[in-house]
Amino acid sequence: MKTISCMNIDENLLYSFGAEGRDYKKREPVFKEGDHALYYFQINEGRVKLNNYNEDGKEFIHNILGKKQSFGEAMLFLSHNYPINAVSLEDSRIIRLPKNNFFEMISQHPHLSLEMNACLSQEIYYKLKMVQSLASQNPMQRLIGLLDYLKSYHDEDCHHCFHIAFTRQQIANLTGLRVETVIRTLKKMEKEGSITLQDQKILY
DNA sequence: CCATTAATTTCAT
DNA sequence: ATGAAATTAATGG
Repeated sequence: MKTISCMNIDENLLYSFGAEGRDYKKREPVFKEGDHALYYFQINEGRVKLNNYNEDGKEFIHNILGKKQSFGEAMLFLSHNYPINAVSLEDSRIIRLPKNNFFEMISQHPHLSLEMNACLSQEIYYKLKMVQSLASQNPMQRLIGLLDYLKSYHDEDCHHCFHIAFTRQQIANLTGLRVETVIRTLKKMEKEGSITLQDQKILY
């Protein structure tokens, strides 16, 4: 199945509607939980994580986005504040378009509205899949759920050649597992042949 | 090199 | 089986 990458709007179009490129340093927040949604954000360069912290201070990562992907756009359509944080994982360049300009843009370019529907639907679909796998007590089931989710972003489907470009700690925080459990389970999965481990790399 | 960050192992529960 | 702490490996300057 081909995954619609959210959202990748043409940069020049964004700029023509008043968007600005902004540089974020590693670990710099783009927005925080509770902030008002004021912009449409699209990554030009770098990576951004969406996260929360539970009552023990343990991090849960909802997603990690890369080049040409947007985030937080759902909150533009609601009057809610962000329920999550967005933090730059490396030095990144992010294009941001003020909310009003964003709506002006999609009203003048209705096809963007359709694309937005498709992309938000895609997100809901995979959120449901993730919730299913996260509901499992079995660590391997959780990891498989995440790996399938990540691989779905990948166009070509190749056997054991999709590189999971996350650290084990990040994988742990995406699945609610401890890093040791991730390491142990990945090794078990390699023995069973469902993944390949090369150096530190995970190939699925 | 040294400092930082990530991966793995050890050890107790 | 799991997680905190210690150890080892890699990465970056």
